[in-house]
Amino acid sequence: MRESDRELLRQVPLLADLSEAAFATLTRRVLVHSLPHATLLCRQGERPEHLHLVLSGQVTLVGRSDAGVETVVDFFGAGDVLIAPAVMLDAPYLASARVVNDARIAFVPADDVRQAMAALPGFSHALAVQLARYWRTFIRQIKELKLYSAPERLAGFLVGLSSQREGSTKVALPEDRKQVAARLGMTPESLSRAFVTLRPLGVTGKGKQVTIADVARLATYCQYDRVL
Amino acid sequence: MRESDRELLRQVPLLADLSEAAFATLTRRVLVHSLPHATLLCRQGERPEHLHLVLSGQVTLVGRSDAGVETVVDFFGAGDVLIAPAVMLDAPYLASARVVNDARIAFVPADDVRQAMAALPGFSHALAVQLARYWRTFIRQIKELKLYSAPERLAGFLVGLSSQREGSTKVALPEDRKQVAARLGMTPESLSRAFVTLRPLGVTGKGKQVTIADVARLATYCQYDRVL
DNA sequence: CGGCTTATTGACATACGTCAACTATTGTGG
DNA sequence: CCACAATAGTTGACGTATGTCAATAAGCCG
Repeated sequence: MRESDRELLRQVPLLADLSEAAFATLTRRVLVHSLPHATLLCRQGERPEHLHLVLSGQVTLVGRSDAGVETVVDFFGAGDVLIAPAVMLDAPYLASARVVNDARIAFVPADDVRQAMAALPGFSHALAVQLARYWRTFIRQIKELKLYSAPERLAGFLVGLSSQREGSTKVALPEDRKQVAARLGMTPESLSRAFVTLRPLGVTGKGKQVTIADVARLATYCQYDRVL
Repeated sequence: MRESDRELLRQVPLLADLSEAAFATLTRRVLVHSLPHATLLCRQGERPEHLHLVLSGQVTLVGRSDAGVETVVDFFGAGDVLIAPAVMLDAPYLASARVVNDARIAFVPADDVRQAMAALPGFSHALAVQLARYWRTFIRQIKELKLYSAPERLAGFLVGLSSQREGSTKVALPEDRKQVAARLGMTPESLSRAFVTLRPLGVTGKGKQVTIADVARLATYCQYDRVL
């Protein structure tokens, strides 16, 4: 493993608070790969062999129905743990993970993860905290899908993308519009129309770059307070 | 605390594997209450003061939009940990919890939970495992909402309610049809129509009792394999 | 047996999906 | 660097699943 990768690994929230010894134990057999666009990291239905940690780049979590229709469950980026539960429980993946922007991914053998859970208290703790965070993002998404219209979901997504809560910003969509549409539970066409709906609210966009004239206004429109 | 409650507590998966000492530390200040129908255990937006463990009865997790529209995120029953992430992260609840069938609920002070996370390795471990399970149920629900029609979601829900995978069964809805409709992301009217749609597939119901003539057929209809 | 809530049914509205045409954008080989 | 194909995004016309509103029917309880 490269020294630069070791540093990146150390910054992954899941591992950041581990003792040097615990870190060493857990990462003993880690492999780090640079993977190109569209690489499949894991496949829905299969059993996990590694825990994947995203060091850089973007990964999409894709769920598919048996009819073959696909949707994006969520996007993951640097510092994210990919599908910990499947590894922890040694259960089949409920979704596939696909690299979108060339990414560096650390592969931790599943056995090492499960052993670390039993043996390294700090690791279980960190894992629990991470999962708690993901829990909350999923609750938000479930509420969004059930309670908000397509344009409102888009607005909420855009506000979430921005670090600011007022003024004007530019944000970059994490993926092409087809994927974003899937993440928001709609078709690309509906996403286009949702953008048109938000234009009067000061949302303009070209490709992945979106400009928000007034974040606060957008947040009001979609009742963004609900988050956090 | 009653002796019977101690036994129930011991069977909650979150606590089942703890050492006697760890269990004693964590439950030192536990209070157990019997709570009637409609009691609010926690309110969306508020900060958690207790971790709630369901010893018996049923609890509904209710999310609301700022417009005041409510939806059911999920149902919880005996053995479930209510909203651990909010307590763990000391973050505001993203949903409210409401008792539906008179329930016995254990209240663990939030401070004790956070202390136990830091001090009791076994507890963090158990917490991580529990959260991993919930993670999966939410992934399933997100996929269902995005990929399946209303009748398909109902079918999947019914199959999940049954412990069998073939033959005929009777299942009991966890709550009245309005709540079930919300859980499935639809209106009560649509739920009624979804039941009508499933009638040719051998689903008949009266109130909370639903009879499934052929679970396997229903599972095929909604591609139930996806689960676990 | 009324009066209450809860579930169903019907008529209608609408948000969103689908399909197809058209327009940008991106990438590639000459 | 341009031409061109290939891909991605937008727009329009239309269909449909689901929501909405109102009326009816079915449980439930005093």
